[in-house]
Amino acid sequence: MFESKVLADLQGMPQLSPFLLPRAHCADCPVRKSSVCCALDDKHVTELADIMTHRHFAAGHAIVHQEDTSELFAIVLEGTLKLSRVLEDGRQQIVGLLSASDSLGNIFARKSHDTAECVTDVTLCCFPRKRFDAVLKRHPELQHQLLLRAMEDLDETRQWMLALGQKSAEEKVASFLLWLWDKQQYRVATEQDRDALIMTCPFKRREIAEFLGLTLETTSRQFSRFRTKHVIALPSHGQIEIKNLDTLRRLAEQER
Amino acid sequence: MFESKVLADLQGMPQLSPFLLPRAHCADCPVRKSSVCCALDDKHVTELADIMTHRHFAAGHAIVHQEDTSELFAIVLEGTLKLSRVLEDGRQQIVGLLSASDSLGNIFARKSHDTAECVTDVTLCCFPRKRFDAVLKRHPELQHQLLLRAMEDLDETRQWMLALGQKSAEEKVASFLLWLWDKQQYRVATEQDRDALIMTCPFKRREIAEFLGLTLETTSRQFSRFRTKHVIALPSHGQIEIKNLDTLRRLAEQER
DNA sequence: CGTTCACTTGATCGGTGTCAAGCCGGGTGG
DNA sequence: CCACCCGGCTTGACACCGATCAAGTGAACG
Repeated sequence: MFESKVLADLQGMPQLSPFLLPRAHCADCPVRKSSVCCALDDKHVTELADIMTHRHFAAGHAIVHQEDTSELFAIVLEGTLKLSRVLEDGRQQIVGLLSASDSLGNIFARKSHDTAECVTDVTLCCFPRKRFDAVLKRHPELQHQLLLRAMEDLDETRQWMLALGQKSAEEKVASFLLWLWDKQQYRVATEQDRDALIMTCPFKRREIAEFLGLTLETTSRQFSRFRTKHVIALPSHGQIEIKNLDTLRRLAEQER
Repeated sequence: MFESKVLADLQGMPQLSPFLLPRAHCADCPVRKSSVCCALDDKHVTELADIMTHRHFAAGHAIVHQEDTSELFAIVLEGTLKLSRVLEDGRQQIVGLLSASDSLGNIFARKSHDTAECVTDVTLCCFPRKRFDAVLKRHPELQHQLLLRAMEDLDETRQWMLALGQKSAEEKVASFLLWLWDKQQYRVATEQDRDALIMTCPFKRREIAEFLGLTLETTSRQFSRFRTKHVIALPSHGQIEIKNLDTLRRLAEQER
């Protein structure tokens, strides 16, 4: 497919990539204040602007493959990505999910340990690893931001470790729905039904399953059970309506 | 028990703690070159030496509780600790294991999200959070070390996420034994049996189970199966001998 | 209109959890 | 010194959750 071509582009010849977007300015950036570059003021952020390229990737595209040399560091401007690892026999586990303002790529590792794939269409602000590294050396406050976010990621990953190791299928799916809800905060409240919440779920059943350490069938069954219990509704493809947030919270068996 | 007393000591009156060890020097430190403080040269490490205290904790002691305010940052000098999280009903998941040269405590979080308990007797090099923070601000290279290790932790945690979500009980236990082996590198090779490897396992069955997302019984059964298959032997309590490393590797179904 | 892909639903099987009993080694006290 | 206890571990019987295999539905798209 296109993967290797795109990767080559990213490393060597960005000007040739069909996915390369026209040069943008940090002033207009949707994540200027929420991504790691918030550490730099408008004056110093130009050092990043000078080496960045905006790129677009279609849903399903694998941006980085497990075992690739990691030459890319990027900030997510738009869309959702999944990080996953696979076993020799093909079993797959999603180990991280990225959305706007999250960053992608380990600056220190020689090669990536994860595959990064687009769940939706994705726009990235890309930096060549070495040049980003150079800016990092000049600006400890940028490194501080990376550290802050790494600790947050670690914390969130450990929380999913708790879910993966200890929770039942029902609890896992309920936890996932709550996570999705926290992440989106889409609230469509009407007078008569103040707990009606509709959210967009970009993930396929298979992806949710791979995230939760379940099979696609078990995940689907839990969705069905929640629907017949009127805890959720599925108004249309890719939409989930939470009909009863409290029940969902109870089913998720939150940590204290 | 003693937990709250010790914690109070750490925060307010270190000189009164029965666990406080006599003042030590960084020059003699067993992890001077392998822990985060390797970032500082002998001259600057005194800034840390000035605010550090060495402390000893008995096996089983809980140093930090989930929900505690996080006033402690520490480096492990000796022994093994476990980080765990619990659900409301008591189900517990170990989310991290620390040994010599690892560090304990999130400098940025207002409160700890994990419980930290001693698996063995433990010696820590402790710092008050705020004062460590101040040193950190003056020395970006120290922050760099923290970032490096946070990324490594994240990577290792994701690897366990793959195991928790996708591996069978047999594969999990095999993976755990290999991890223990990698960590220790105890090798007792004789002429006739070059693959005989004896290692010390400080963990109880229950702890291994809580780490792998299994029950203690299932874990025990896997140990028994490995023993009857002559993959491992249990020469004495707390000792595990690997009789056949290759088989163990095959059983663990390594990621590629 | 047929194909494809995501999803749902059903039937069955097996792995792992649960409950329970028993074993083993170490420590304590009579 | 032995009897007893206790905690950690092992082993057995059984139930059940979730995986597996398989068929069917529905929507999107050419």
